[in-house]
Amino acid sequence: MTERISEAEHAVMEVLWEESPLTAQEVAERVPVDRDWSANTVKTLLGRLLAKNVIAHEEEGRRYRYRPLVARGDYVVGESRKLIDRLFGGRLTPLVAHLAERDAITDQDIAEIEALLKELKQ
Amino acid sequence: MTERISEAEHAVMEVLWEESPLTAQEVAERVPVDRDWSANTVKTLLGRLLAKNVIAHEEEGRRYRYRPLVARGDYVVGESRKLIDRLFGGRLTPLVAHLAERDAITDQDIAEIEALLKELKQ
DNA sequence: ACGCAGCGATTACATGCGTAGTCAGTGAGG
DNA sequence: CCTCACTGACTACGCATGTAATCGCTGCGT
Repeated sequence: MTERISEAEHAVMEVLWEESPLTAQEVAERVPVDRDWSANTVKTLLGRLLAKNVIAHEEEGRRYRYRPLVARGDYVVGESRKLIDRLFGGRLTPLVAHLAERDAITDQDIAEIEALLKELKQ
Repeated sequence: MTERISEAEHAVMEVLWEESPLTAQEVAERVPVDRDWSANTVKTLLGRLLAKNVIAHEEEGRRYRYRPLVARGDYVVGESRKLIDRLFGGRLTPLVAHLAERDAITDQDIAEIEALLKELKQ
């Protein structure tokens, strides 16, 4: 149902998840500077997100205010699942194991996740 | 350095990671059936992977045998990091937390990861 | 009343991707 | 020898994406 969100579009979504509703201009102002996008680029991306039905716009005077239609949590879980399915046969453990094997996991991560899992078990 | 591997290309890589070196025809035979690709499609993908320098081919008679140049482990860790950076600020815990929150984690996952972390701590 | 700044819509264009057809060379079989 | 099947190379083509310019409308300032 929910169409694919591209990389560039995702950057716009992050802005709207952070704060909404926003006008196109406000979105453009909040996009990370290293993107270095023209205002037109942001408007195009908003238009595409509208067409994909993942944001909505409500009229406000002679402009629109944009607002996400999908929750960030749903999106990130969906993307995470897709990656885990594609690369690790749908299982979370191998992901953690691979990261650990390459020292891509900190002691802090370990402590946090242990605490989290402990909580989950109750 | 290592160029981006597309979704379709990744399916080919999985075949080669599973077994290599293989001829183009052998790769085509081993690609998941639900892909339903023509042999030509597989050859195109092999060509693109060659151009991207992620596989190599060695001559064998009048055909080639293809072989991965990047390790699967490197690839999956790279992709995982990209996702974690993009969606969770580079931290692993929020990924696990989000999945847990949506019941996308099984009791088995929990047990396995706990065991894994325990081992890591030593 | 009029021009201009700002807005969304439309159009543009290069590149990548998914999928595949066609071409040219060559070795095996008759 | 000659043909044909098979192989890699090249070409094709429509759609998505990243990035942006241009157009047409309209309300505000003078």
